[in-house]
Amino acid sequence: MRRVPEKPTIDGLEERWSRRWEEDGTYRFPENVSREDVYSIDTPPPTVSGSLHMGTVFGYAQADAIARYQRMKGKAVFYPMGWDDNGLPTERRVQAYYGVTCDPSLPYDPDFQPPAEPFDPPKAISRRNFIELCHILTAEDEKAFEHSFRTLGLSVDWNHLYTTISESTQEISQRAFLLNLERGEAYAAEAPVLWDTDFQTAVAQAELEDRERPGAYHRVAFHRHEGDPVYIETTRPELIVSCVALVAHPDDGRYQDLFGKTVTSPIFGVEVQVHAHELADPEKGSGIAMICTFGDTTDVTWWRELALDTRTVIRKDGRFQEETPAWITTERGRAAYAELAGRTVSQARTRMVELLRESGDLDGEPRPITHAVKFYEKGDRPLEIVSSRQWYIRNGGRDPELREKLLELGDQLEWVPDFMKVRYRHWVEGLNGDWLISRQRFFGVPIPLWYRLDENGEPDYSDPIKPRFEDLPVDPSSDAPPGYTEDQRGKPGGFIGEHDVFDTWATSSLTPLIAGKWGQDDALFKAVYPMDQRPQGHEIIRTWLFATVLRAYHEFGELPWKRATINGWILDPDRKKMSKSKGNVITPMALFEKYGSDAVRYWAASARPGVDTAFDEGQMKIGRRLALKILNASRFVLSLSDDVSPEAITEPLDRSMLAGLARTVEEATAGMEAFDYARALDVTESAFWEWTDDYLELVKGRAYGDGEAAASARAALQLALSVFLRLFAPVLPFVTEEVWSWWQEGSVHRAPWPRADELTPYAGEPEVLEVTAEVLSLVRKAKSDAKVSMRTPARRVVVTDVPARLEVLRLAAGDLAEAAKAQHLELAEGEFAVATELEDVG
RNA sequence: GGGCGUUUAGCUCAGUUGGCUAGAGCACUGCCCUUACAAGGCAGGGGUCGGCGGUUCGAGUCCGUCAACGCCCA
Repeated sequence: MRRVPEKPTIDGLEERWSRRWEEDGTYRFPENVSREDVYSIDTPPPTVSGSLHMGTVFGYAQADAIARYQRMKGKAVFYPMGWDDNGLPTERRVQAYYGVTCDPSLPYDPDFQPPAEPFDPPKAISRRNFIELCHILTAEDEKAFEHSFRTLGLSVDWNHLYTTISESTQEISQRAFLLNLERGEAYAAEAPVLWDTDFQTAVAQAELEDRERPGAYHRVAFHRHEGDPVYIETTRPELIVSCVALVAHPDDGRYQDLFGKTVTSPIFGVEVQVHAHELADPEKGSGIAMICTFGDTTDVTWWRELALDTRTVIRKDGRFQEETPAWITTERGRAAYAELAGRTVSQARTRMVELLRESGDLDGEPRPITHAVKFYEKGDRPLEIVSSRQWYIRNGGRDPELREKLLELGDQLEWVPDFMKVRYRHWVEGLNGDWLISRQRFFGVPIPLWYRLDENGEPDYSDPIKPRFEDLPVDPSSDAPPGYTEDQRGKPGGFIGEHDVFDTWATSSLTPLIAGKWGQDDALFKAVYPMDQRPQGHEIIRTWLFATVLRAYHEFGELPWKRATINGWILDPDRKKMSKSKGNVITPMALFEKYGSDAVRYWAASARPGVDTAFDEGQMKIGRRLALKILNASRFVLSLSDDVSPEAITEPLDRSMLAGLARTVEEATAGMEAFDYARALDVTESAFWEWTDDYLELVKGRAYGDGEAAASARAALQLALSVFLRLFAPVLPFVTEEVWSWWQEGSVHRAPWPRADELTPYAGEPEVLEVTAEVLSLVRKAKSDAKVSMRTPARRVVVTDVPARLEVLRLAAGDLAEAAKAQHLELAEGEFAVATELEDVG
């Protein structure tokens, strides 16, 4: 039964259809399907802290178009959604939102209530209270995110929603780690690590960011036992106290006599040896450098390779330790250190420069420079390097064989677009250490280990106690290990729990396993893993993509997916990366309301895969107009009559139109098969626009009439509409579903993707429509030039052309005359021209 | 410093393996309230395809080189 609204609108479709899809289970992943009938997608779990970003909408809309295409191709699409809620972003948001800080030394307060207004100044609360706040706030954020994604029209199966802090995720994360540990892929080591003194946590290589910062070279004298001082140049004079050696290039003629000798540091008078090492750059400064523990990553290399002492004074909070280090033996040195104790790095630097100036050890004035300084990507202060015990997963950074294997896997992966592959390769080739996965944070998956305490209460880190797999997930800070009871915690002969948590990436690197319920639902896992597609942004190839490949390789020895589809960035209109700090960020929900979700999706799907794209509301306006056009054209077609069989399609013009449409279907399909939703949309859109401008205008008069000719037009219009709606469905799910519901059973999103052979039995010669439309266009031009209405009758239209084209034109002469409002249409041989004689005006 | 990408109309972008007089939409101009659509339709003006050099009968497309912009990595 046909049900065409009188005044159709695209407003409110999101609300209505997202509810219907949920009720009808339109996107539900079926049970008991076999792997070959499945198309599985490893959806990126967005960080749920604050509001949804336009960049997120962009990537997800593109991935959704592919998911919908695969579904229409008959696949059972496994399209889960996840929320990445554990980790630092949530902690930061909770701190700001409630005005709290976490102090693990405080006891749990069962009566603590989340404040209505943030505490000012911030209130310190226990770890457990803090984690509770994290759960409360993420639950709220997740509700808002789900609503946004539903409004966007993502065809995910919300029954397969996961979060990265849930029990079942923790179970998988801990189990995977314990298996890594058993196989020797995970290990703990005491080593220098990059450390953020504000967040007080270790940071991995993938989270580093170089930032240009002003600094200054200070030329500082170290003293020989006899002879002139030797000058080093340093940007970090405050670290002279941590100096363990000097180093110059082995070929540097200036320092040959110094190698192997010792010099004393200024102010502190500590003796340090001069070494030769090829990493010392003769061009840089004076060519001889001081090695400190630790000023930068090169110091770490020297320290390791030259087997130097460790003389660390900077605490994990970024301040100089209070106690005077034992290696300073002179009275003057000890007095000087007292001036630095307790100070921050930058305060100590200032004081140290004053001391050097007073003692005459500073040669000349500091020379200002700009240099790259390492920061944690989320941090505000330069990273320090501290020595600490951390957990690592082997990632090929120090194992050429593993690295080679991972490079191979990168080559096996199908990359869309292809050039993204090199980013993976370069990252893997550039790895210089194993993956640091432990974080000294609170809201994360706990590392599931305990350590025995000896009779003196000293922990034995060499042989951690592991939980039983059936007990997972565990929290070692509140659960006792197997064979122990809680009252033995912290007691000699008892145990302590590991207090670190996993970095977020250590858990989210398992998303294909988490979504597929690895070890929790074998039938599901078998049906979906390895997955077909990983859609994601290119900025996280080095983190998420690489880490997922790594974990899958460790666990199964193969790739976690067939292909990765990489989407581009959203850029500001001025082509800068869109950022929240600019303050001009428009929220997706506001755009959904203003233009409609289909229009926002249209904008996203207009951008080619992997290409950075300017944020452009103009594109959304066009999308909105397209959606409206679909609605109106559909109303016209469907208000003509009830269903007419395609067998009624006899008129050459109608058959010609279908021939062109068959070609459109082929091109759109080719685009989709290449994961190029943008090309598919482009060919569909231009074909649709021509269809309405030319074909609809040409057959309108005939279709309103009666008889076989009218039936042919109506049948052709309906068939074409059905095809267009299905071609548009992946990008414009709401308007296509709305129109589909006027005359079809079921959802357009479960309808079969159109095939050219639906049309070819009724298709004729493409030239008929092409030539006729060309002539019609020229008649319109004549009327436009004469500044008269298109409805103005033409007394005579004379088309001259070659015989073959006249032959073709004759087949649609009636439609042409009617659309042109031509009283006489004459066809004559000659050079192509269209002469239009209009009625006399007045 | 290395890598990747981008550079086509005022703006946002197409242009598939080299083959038309280089396209679309927005914006702009003119016309039209035509019973699918005025938050519309029709028509029109507008480009030495970043610069230079090369291959070729022929280059927006291939090669070299330079430049600008963006991102990633040192």
